[in-house]
Amino acid sequence: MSSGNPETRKRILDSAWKLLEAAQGREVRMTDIAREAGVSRQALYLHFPARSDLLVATTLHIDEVKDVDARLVRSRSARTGIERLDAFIDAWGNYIPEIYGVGKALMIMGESDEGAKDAWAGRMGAVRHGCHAAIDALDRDGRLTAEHSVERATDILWTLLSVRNWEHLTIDCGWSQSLYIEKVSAMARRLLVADGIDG
Amino acid sequence: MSSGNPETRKRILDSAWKLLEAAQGREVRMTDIAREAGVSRQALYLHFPARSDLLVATTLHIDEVKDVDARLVRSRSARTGIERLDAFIDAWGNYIPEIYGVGKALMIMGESDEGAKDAWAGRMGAVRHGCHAAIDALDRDGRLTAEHSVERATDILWTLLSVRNWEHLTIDCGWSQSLYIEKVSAMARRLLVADGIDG
DNA sequence: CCTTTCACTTGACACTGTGTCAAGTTGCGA
DNA sequence: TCGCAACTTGACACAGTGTCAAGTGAAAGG
Repeated sequence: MSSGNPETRKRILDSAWKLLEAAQGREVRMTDIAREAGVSRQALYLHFPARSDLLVATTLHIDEVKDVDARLVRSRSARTGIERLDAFIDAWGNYIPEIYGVGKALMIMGESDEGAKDAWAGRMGAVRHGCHAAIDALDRDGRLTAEHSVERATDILWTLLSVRNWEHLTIDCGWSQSLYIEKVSAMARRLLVADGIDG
Repeated sequence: MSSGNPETRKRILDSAWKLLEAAQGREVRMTDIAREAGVSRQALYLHFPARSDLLVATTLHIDEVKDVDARLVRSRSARTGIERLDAFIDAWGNYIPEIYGVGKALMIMGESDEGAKDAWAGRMGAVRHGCHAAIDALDRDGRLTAEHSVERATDILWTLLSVRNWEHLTIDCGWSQSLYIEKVSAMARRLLVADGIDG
């Protein structure tokens, strides 16, 4: 998977992270990352076979540093379905801005590169899994609206929580992050929870 | 805006349309469009200064051929706000698959080309305008939910009806076009219309 | 009949960014 | 002192966009 000095590897990942975050995923070239990391452009290819591999490794690096698992503990240990739904939206919704830069770069690459596309689809598949678990919990409590099947409800929550929707609401519509979380939570309840908005 | 024979121009636009629709916006080069139209690659640049201009012209060409205005008549002449909301979702929601190929190409280009980005943003601004009109109509009838202001409600409808969401629900989740329309209409009502789902 | 002009063709080329290749260089451990 | 691992250096292939200059062919007009 990777040859070379682990410290160099980490420097490359940190540089990619920094630049992609600053540029929100756009126009960050291999040359830029190499310069930022203080290594030659070719050193990048010694550590990562292709740009898409570097981007994927960067998302995993961020997951590790930001401890994504710890963020999901509250969601996984929720007692009720509604609690689980809220906790999941809070965890994932607040994680999106942290990985947006790298994610965006991967999304852009995915339009032309099959490897990048699959990698991003894999990450989003994990999010769908989280959505599914929340819907299942809701269903077990008998609080899932009768209007949708579990699969359809999962599709709806997954779509509501997509990075594209976060992008649209915060960047295109100008919503603050806290407004985003508040409104999206309310929308999820309205769309998915039977009878009303009580917790 | 364009020199040269209008018939050649039309042949280029039709070719671009055909290829972009078939490829769903991906990997259609200037060379491919030229070959399909039976002209030289350079002829394209005599008619359109850049690829983004050709893409924008193609969307406008489709609007003309598909008579987008006629599709919106039912929405504009609706008597009630709810009728207007339904008619707008029906009109726009069913128009998305028709422009998806070219729209996708423009969206992809917009990630790196400022001209393409602005052009697409302009088209989407028109959609937002339609959303705003529907929300206004709902508000005048006193049927807009108290939960959101007119602006926020417009943001929500605009996001719900985004091309990205259509893409996510139909392509990634596998929903049929009719299911998409049905579910999105129901979601819009649930999120935006006060007390229930009656028309 | 000759000339001009328009619409297009032909072929070459600059530019950007990714990825590859081959030949160094440097430092460290056996 | 040998040899290897990690990295550097510089050249190059490739794809796709966009530019440039010269050429062709047909039609319009003096």
